[in-house]
Amino acid sequence: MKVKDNILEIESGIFNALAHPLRLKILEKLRVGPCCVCKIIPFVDAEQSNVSHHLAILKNAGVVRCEKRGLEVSYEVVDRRIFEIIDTLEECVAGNLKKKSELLREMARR
Amino acid sequence: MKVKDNILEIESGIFNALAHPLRLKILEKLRVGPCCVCKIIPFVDAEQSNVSHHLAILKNAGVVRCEKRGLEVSYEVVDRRIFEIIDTLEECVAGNLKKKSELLREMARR
DNA sequence: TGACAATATTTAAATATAATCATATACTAA
DNA sequence: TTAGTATATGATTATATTTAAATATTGTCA
Repeated sequence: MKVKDNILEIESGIFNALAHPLRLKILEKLRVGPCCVCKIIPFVDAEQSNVSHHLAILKNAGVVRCEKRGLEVSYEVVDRRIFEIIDTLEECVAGNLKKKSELLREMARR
Repeated sequence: MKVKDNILEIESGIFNALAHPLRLKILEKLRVGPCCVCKIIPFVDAEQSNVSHHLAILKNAGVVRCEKRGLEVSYEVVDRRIFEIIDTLEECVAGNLKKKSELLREMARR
């Protein structure tokens, strides 16, 4: 079971990298394609050093990679399936919220 | 942007619930169907109180729900799409590891 | 009722994470 | 070479998470 456990470690590490609103927002920006840090910062509206820290977390988890171009650094997603993951979760959330709100409406009607 | 930000909060919360090897292992056990805590504990091989804690985290995130049946409590996954998410991530990890190992072999050959 | 079994909760200690500020690096252009 | 710009890193503080041990809760059965 050792190998399987190692995989669980790696997987949970990646989920951990996704487990922050700011990092999800960064990925949202990277969805359309590679993007320079200088454009990510205003998009997510956070401190430069904070954004840099979160980018490092995504990079260490292997979710994004970066490339220097002169002064600027461009980040991009390593594997676009990460967006499938995010989108599926979003569907789940939307579905469950919908179910819950219907339930609440149902209860309110009585 | 407020609504979108709220969704990011909820989503990152769920990713956070998935961001622990023990919790992924618990979900692995729940993949085949509802399962009693007393069977989860030996499967994941951890302290009872620890397992209980992690089950509570999964429950608070809305990933699992539980039902009491006498002394025992049975847990099950709320939305099976959670397994799509885990499986897609597993493919990514496997793919990237494969790519990396090929790269290493390539480098070693020279 | 009382003893036991399954699970949850509380607590404390160790560790990890997040945000911010200050500083460092790496590159560019004058 | 110096000044300036984009980004990264390090240190610090506040907060959250993990684990384990002890205890509480809830249901069962003799």
